[in-house]
Amino acid sequence: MPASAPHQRPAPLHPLAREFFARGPRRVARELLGKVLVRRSRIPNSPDLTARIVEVEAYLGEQDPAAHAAAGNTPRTSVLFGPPGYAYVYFIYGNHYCLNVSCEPEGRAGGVLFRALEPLSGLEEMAVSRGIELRGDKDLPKLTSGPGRLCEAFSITRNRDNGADLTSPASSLWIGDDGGRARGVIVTPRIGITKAADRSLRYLISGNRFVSGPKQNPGPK
DNA sequence: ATATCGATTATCT
DNA sequence: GATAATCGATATG
Repeated sequence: MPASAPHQRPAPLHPLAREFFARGPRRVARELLGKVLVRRSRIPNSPDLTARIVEVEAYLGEQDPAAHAAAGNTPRTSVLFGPPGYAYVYFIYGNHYCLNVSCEPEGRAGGVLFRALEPLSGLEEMAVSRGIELRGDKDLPKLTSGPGRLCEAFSITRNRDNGADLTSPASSLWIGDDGGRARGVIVTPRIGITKAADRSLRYLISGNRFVSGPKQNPGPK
């Protein structure tokens, strides 16, 4: 992926239609790659936090044993069963939040988990939220590579963001399209699950340095 | 009221 | 590569 050219203004972002999300999670996951997650800064007059989506996973709904929706429509999972395009945020391992967007028409569960982003703007605020210091390019993936990390960088919590409308720029959290097309998309098994671990439902941009997990081509030994 | 289980990360060796 | 940390949601009694 080419780095953004200096002195070039970013293309304008326009929101995604709710219909975009009213489809199967696999289709939504694949097409979400290259889109931009936007967070309005909590600091007045500060620029938005933005980052390009480079890795996601599809969770299929009640018939998918690895999906939270497999437990049925409970208070925790109700957003997944509601209308498409809304944030499902949950807390995991006592430490971390994870962000999903609801898919499928209302009544059917299904979602896409955000696993990694390539930061575009507001990097300093992200670093503060993550509690790290940026000393060079090598530190950038620590910002948003991983589902828990990206939530911390964007200050995403269940209280603040569960149920937020991700199709509306009026939300403090939403998804924009700048016309960028994701190239080199590959599919692998999902990460960190024990059930249905063989299904290939993880979508990522091949070779992107912000993708989470071990590098795919570490080079010859 | 209590026990179990993670859609993870940081920090070791 | 292995593992400790950590706690909310859920199931069960």
